Amino acid sequence: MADFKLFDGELKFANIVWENEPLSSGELVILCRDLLGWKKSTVYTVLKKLCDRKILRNVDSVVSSIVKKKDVQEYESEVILERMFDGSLPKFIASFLGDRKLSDKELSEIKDILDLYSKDEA
Amino acid sequence: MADFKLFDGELKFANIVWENEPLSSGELVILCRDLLGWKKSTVYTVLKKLCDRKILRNVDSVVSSIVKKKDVQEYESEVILERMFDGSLPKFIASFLGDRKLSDKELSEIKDILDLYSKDEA
DNA sequence: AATGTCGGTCTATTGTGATAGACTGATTAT
DNA sequence: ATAATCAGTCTATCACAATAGACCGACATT
Repeated sequence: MADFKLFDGELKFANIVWENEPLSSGELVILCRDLLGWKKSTVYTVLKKLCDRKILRNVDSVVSSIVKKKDVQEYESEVILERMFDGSLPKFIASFLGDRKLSDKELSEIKDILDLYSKDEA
Repeated sequence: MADFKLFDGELKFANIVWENEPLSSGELVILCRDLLGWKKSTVYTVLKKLCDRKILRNVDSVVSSIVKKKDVQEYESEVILERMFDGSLPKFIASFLGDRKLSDKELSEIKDILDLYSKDEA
């Protein structure tokens, strides 16, 4: 399994790619300047690193993703659950609900997800 | 709001405290040696930092926690949701279910949590 | 009094994430 | 031909997390 670990800066950067891909490296430089305040060389440095790690790709000055946001989300959700909640989703949810309010909409969304999930399993 | 951010090493360390508090600093040195392979000075360096940040305390050589594991869990769960899921618990759950299997037990646990939560809200 | 142990501090080393300045080669416009 | 622009690299700086060695004072033991 590849290493999907993204540091804070890398993640902000990757988010810009995911939301705009495919895009030219030049456009990416502009976006990072505007949204993150990064210099061009910073963009290319980070881009190169993520390309080396096969997370993004830059072919003929066109940048796109190899690893998708969804993949990283799944990875991150797994890591945090392992790290802080013994891998238990119920523990996580209980903890999250401990200090936050859910809207009715969110609540019913979760129930729908779980219902769907139960059916798939059946 | 205090900063509950713990780095990897700090978190491993804090976990040992949480699971054994209150304990003498000497015992903590032993535990960290055995469980983490840390030297004494490392233990005291990290301990001092966490005490400075009001996360732990060391009074008359007795170490205990000010910030509880639960607090850090809530903080971490909030951070990851902000960072990766636009603060949306449903998105997180959907993502987690995407690559993992839940036991029936976990599934019903979650439903119980949500039911309880709904009632509290009413 | 000398020795050892324990609690604790101070300083140092190493690694690396975050960021960017200087530079180069290729292409385009005048 | 030359100037400007763009893609991209190389190297460097800074901050700081991770780790620990050297050291010291207080107290107990012989």
